[in-house]
Amino acid sequence: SRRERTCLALLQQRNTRASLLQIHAFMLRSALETNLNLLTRFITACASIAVAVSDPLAGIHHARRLFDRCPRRSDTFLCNTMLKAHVDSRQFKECVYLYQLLRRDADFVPDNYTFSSLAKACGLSLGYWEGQEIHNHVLKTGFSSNLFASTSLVDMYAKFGLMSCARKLFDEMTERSQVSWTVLVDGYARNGDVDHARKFFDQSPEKDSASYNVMIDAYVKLGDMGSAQSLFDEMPLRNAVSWTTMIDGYCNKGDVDSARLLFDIMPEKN
RNA sequence: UGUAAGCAACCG
Repeated sequence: SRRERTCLALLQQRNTRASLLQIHAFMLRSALETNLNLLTRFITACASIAVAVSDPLAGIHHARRLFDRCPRRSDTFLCNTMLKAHVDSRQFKECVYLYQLLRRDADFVPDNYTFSSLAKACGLSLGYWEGQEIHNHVLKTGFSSNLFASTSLVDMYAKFGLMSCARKLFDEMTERSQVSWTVLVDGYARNGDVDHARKFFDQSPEKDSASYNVMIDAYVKLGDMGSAQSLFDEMPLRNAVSWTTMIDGYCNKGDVDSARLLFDIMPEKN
């Protein structure tokens, strides 16, 4: 409908808490509050607004109220959106708890999207037991061969510091992306094993800036600016993270001149 | 084209 298209256009914009309240009012007036297309986008918008100091959770609370009120709230896309909204708002426990509620709902069917957000929530909150449960559900539901589901499980175990579990899953993957390799490299680096980090970095079939940034940061954290600089020089495309990682490394070594030189010549500053 | 996984510092 025309009003639906208007809402879609409004939700594409960068919104504020105030503009979202207006859009919500417009949706109510137009009887569009249970339109699944609009509702998923609305919830995503709620989770991505700038947080206000007075009420940082206003957006996510608004999103969850709408979700709970929706008659078709067992819709898989809608549920996945709500789970991710909790993760984006750093409400990891709420994410896992919502999943546990949804499992009691016979109409809810989780998919590979569901499990990647859940694994992320467990990884970021170091929720080991919840993570085990999610891993079991991935196995039971047959999504362990999915690229996103398995990569997020590798990342989850890496964040737990369980590199042998991460590595086992990585080895069992039938398909790997740049993200899968980077997650493993970063895991080894953060757990103090630069040698394995470098080994898998070198074996990565393709490397993007995140692959390099992770390996550079591993050297930076060790104070090995020589190795960091070599990789920085050889990488084809440097982004703001690459430059900031190097600058931070030189600053921590007390080499402010090198840091300042990089700062001055970096093409885009954030 | 209604939904998903990786990297720095800053700020809290």
